[in-house]
Amino acid sequence: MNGAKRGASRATTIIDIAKVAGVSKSTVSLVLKDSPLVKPGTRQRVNQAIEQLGYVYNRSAASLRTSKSSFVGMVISDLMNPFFAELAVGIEDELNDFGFVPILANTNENVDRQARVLQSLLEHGVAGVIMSPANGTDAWTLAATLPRSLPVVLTMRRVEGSPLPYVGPDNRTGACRAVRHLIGLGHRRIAFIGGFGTMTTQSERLSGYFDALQEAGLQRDETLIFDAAPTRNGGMDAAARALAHSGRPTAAFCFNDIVAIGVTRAIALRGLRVGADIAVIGFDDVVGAEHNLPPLTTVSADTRLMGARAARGLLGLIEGADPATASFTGETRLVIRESCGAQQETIGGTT
Amino acid sequence: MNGAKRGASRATTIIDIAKVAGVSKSTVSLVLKDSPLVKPGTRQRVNQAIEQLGYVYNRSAASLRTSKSSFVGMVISDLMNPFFAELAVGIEDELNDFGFVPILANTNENVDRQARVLQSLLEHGVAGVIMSPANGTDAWTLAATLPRSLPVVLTMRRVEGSPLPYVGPDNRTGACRAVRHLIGLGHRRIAFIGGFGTMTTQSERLSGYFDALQEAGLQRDETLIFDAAPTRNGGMDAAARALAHSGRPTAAFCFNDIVAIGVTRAIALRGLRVGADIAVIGFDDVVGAEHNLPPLTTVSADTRLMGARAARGLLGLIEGADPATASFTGETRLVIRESCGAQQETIGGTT
DNA sequence: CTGAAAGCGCTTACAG
DNA sequence: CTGAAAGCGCTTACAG
Repeated sequence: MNGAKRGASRATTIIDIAKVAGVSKSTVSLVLKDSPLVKPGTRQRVNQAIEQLGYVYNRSAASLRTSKSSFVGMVISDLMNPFFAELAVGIEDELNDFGFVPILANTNENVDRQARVLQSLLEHGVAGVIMSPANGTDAWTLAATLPRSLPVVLTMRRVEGSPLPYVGPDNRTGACRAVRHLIGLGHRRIAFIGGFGTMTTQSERLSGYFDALQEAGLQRDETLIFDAAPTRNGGMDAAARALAHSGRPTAAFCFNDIVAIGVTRAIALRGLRVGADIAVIGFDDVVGAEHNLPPLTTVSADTRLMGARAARGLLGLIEGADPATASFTGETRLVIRESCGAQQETIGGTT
Repeated sequence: MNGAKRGASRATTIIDIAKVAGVSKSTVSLVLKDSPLVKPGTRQRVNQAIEQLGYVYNRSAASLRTSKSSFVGMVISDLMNPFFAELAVGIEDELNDFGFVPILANTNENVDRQARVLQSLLEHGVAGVIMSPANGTDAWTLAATLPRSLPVVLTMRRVEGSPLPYVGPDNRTGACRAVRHLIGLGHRRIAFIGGFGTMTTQSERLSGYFDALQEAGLQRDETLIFDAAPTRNGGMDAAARALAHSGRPTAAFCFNDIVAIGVTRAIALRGLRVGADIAVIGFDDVVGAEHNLPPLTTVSADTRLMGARAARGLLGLIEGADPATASFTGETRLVIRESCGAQQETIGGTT
């Protein structure tokens, strides 16, 4: 058995403070919730007693009585990824503002672990769940795990076939914007690098890529699509394949900024120049935004804002709002980080 | 009032399942905790009922009754920093293994916010708290906020004057190792760059820096110590000052790897070569380890492991262990990341 | 092996 | 404005 006692001995309760203040515990409860029903003098005596005894409110007991919880499950697929860390910060911050606290679960992209933590979250009585689903999450399994009545919002990744509300970047429009930018630079053979077909995020970004090609009257060429792990090494590997392609692309649109960094490196290792020889653009701008490391052009949405919106959406659901109102797609902008220095330029763009 | 109902209508309880299984609720409770006191046949009927009704255990109610909590407060000073994100992952993972769940609070280096979240954590009945204290945390205030009886472990940063158990890297020995490495390379004028005197982490690393100088019979020169924010820009600024120094240093020991990246960049911007003209070494290896971005030499401990140790230490305290047993200092190793490629070499070293 | 009973710390009508 | 009473969902001796 795990678990620990609250405090060393018996906790001080509203009964204790009722005794000291010379009132009933109902009255104490009323002052705790700032009820206008209690006389100022009484209120003051009660507050004094609270101060004096160092009383701390037992929210769990209240929660049991009212069946209202202030816990929210925050299920993150990979907290080591700065992208999701930023998301988590956005969620936590917003939740805090509304008096809720997040229980963190990092699934590390493991669907079994995800199933376990969801169960645990239920037992802990969360009022709702915000989750970036682990890769490979199955809509049916998810539906079977979560009570129909539990408010849930998916974030950053959809689950194919699930009707759950979704908060995330506008992948399709963003990808289209990125590829349109490359086309505007004169590129005609543009590779799509990174991600796997099983990821809804990839298919959305791929759709945007195709949109831009079509809009420019360019032929789509499936051989220019290179699946790869959404990591730096994935980017390096895929770039090697792309560069060996008989009709070598002159530009690469990368699944995300981390892939783009790998691609950039692979290009440099072959003695080619990024930009001059091969243009590279990524999606998301987390690594760059935080450390401002590589000069890189990306298209990205405000991750933290999306975290906040996910939280707000969930809180709405908890209050009984229509699930449709919880969804939100983040607008993307083109960010051109020209050099190694701090200077950077943002080219806005409403979706 | 915030909070939401558990489920849509009344939750199913052990009473419901007792009825269906034809036993008393005590018996249900016993099977829930796998008591050997219950007959296999009965156990099976109960489990069937549980399955059938989709019962979910209400851990909060149990917690109220037993005054044992499975919540742990995880107070992180800056979750956007990948260093702390990795720490959080280590903590969460270990906690999970022992059936505890972390309530996450990101203080964002704000001591007021920290005080608020600690209070909130108490009200939510956490069994203990693991925290990386926000910069500027005062021992006295902290002691006043936290009940004497609450198990707490500090991690990654000490709070000056606080006797709370501490889990973190061996800053002094690590810094000494780093500077010794530079001295071994022939350097005699070695700058210390980054951090502020108010950070216990800086003073510990500074001590190690002095240790190495002294051990080599080198004079300490306070003008070679450059305080700066522990950020990339802080590193750039401080490096500019260091490079303008009349007796320009030939090497820099940086407060952390992020500062080191800034220093590296500042050196490059001036047309000097890192390594050949000025050697750079950092502490911690988070940015590099994750993205493998810049070639950089660092001295670092295993952050995730330290998270796990912090968690284990806290769980020990919760079980009543001696506070002294909760402390742990992580051994550091020298990591030489030679080039842009994936190759890297680790030169071990027991502390 | 199983059941009846008390109680964890709170809230909430309901009387006064 | 304030008090007595019931109850949220569980656990835990205590009898049988």
